[in-house]
Amino acid sequence: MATMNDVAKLAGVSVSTVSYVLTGARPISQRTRDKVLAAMHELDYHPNAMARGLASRRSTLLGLLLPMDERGLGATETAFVTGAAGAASAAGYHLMLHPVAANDLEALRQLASRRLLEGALLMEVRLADERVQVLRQLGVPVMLIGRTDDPTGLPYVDIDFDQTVRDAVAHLVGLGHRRIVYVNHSPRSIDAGYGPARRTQDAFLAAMNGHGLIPLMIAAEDSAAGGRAAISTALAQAPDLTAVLAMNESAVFGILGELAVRGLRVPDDVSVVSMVTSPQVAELATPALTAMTSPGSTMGRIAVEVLLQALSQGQPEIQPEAPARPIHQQLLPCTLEVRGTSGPARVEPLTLDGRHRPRTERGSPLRS
Amino acid sequence: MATMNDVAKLAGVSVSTVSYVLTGARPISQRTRDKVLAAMHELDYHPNAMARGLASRRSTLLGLLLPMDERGLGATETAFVTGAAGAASAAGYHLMLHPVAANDLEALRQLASRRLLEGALLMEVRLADERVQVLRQLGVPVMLIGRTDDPTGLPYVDIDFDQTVRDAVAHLVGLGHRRIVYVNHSPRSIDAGYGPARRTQDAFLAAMNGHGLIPLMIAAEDSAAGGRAAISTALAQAPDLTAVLAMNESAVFGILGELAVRGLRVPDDVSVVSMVTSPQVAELATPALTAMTSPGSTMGRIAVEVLLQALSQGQPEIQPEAPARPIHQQLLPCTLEVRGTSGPARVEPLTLDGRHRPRTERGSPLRS
DNA sequence: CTGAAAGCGCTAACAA
DNA sequence: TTGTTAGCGCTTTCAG
Repeated sequence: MATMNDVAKLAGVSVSTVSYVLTGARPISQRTRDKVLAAMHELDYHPNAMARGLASRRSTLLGLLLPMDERGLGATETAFVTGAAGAASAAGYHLMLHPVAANDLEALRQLASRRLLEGALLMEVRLADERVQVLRQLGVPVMLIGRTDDPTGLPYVDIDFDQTVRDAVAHLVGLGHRRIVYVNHSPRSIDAGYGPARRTQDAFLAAMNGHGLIPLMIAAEDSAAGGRAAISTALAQAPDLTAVLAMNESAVFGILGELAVRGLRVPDDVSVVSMVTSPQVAELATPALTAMTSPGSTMGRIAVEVLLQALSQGQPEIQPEAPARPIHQQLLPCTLEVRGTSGPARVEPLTLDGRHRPRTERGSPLRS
Repeated sequence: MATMNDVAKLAGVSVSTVSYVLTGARPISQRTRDKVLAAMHELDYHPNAMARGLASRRSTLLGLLLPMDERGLGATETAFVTGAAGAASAAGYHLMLHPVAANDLEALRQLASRRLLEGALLMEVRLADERVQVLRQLGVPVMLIGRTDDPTGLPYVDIDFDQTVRDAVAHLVGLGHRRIVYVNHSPRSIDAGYGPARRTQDAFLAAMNGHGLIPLMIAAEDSAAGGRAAISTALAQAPDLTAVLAMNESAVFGILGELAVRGLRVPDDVSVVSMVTSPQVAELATPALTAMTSPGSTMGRIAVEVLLQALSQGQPEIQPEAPARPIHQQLLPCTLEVRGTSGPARVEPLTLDGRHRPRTERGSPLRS
């Protein structure tokens, strides 16, 4: 592999000139630049990232701190990751995947102390998240995906749960629904300080109150079985319910399944709206899910751009009286996409056991 | 940040001694080691990854080359990624995400030439994949996830599609199914040299022939709509079909949906087996999908371990007559998990239009 | 078992 | 506009 020295020699200039041609950190005459570029081309020169990193203290590496806790990556998280990776690539940066348990602060400290990563993206931020302090203390700029309880002074991008819930509830209320049950994440998640669970819960209460309606909430395990159990409970508690709003991508499918088993039609008998859901997943259901589409990929892109922004103005101590751009804190709402699982509220009551007349219009009983 | 020099000074030894304590590359007396460790602890010393990388030419960075082409990451790919990241972490390595289009060789060359990555994992390997040559040429060890047409001399880990298809078909045949349709990926995928599509196709033909059965195959778009279209076509072409074997996680849900809409019961009227599917996804369906469970996370782990293996014996030119471990080529079958969508073949024919008697046993027509 | 010292390939003062 | 040069922090011969 040719080094910068080789290039300098061949071009008849000094190494610093070659370096400056590459970094653009100082003006180079066209003539010189051409010579250098020609030499680089001839030698098939490529800068050595490690050497550059050591000398400049910039690794062009961003750490993506994954939770790796329980529910693995869902479609939304995956979209986030690919969005972030794409944005990093576009900026000449690279994304490193770090499966670090949220409570393994020591591993995180190790990682950050190696000076490998210039900045870090924290996924699955919890309301009280110690990782933030650890990284800050080590001088690693962070960007939160989600936010802590009190995110003062911390840059973040998160889903606007308030807005999202409000829009979802408004959609249902607009369709005439009055009795709406909210199926949330598990009690365990809520207790663990899982922001989305807590925030949507509060938002749901507020939204329902705003409409003068009585909120009903049920915590479900993050699984199809959890969804089935939740809807069963819901029907028992509120036989008059006409709509379900569900966080928790996995549970939704259980809800749909259980409704079908009980002979309840969606959306004729019960409407279902899924929160924070990717279109791909929404399309898997039949009919396709009316859902609040999560801005996964967009959030990933924004997160990286903001972090790079911060890095670029953190490093060079140019302009002592720099206008110190305000900390970036942004909420993105999920957008309602009406598909096949939401419709006008039914007016007739269901039978007592939560079952209902099956559809008989389709197919014909021709089997022998 | 304390440097190795600081540690050496405090411990009263030379920097090389400190280095050797860290790397273990040469024996150090217990006394000296203790002094050094104490000093490191006192100074809260952490080695600088860039400096180490520059000096040793080992970055502890592995590149994960994602396709980023069309269908984003599915559950199986995601499991693979997290499995790989976990294995890398465990070995003190890091995984870098590189969204490089499979045909953007120039970008790949750039990336590999920077000497940032020690090795690369190629995902979504195509039957003819130029990325392999590019990387080899640049001296970057590769590990394939999937395999090219002729993988001679290339280390890989891939799904054993032959075995998987054989097992799936055997399961269905064992249940009495004779008329089985295989719903594959899109014609576009097949033409593009997408290995899984081609290999399962061949395997299906062979398996059906082996049972003396007539194979029927349909290419479907990777979406629920594609699945719906495929099953419609299938029912038109073969009204006597009793089972569907489906590649293509998205299409499966369309198939199930369309069957339900037509009043066909699963598995009573038609059995459905999903190929290369993650348990999480299988559980979303109601009833849960009988599926060939993909070894996503395991493959990820193996891929990393094999690559690290190769790195460790590629670098040190110790033992000139090293036994040159054979190239690692491994196929992992998906394992059958029988859930709710497969059952004994029905004996009565369906109606001509592919519809069937709906279930009337459930629920009761109590609605006014 | 340990030390001294020469780099690894590049950046960024400092100097001209 | 360009060159000189001192590191960046660590690994790894080469000596002892």
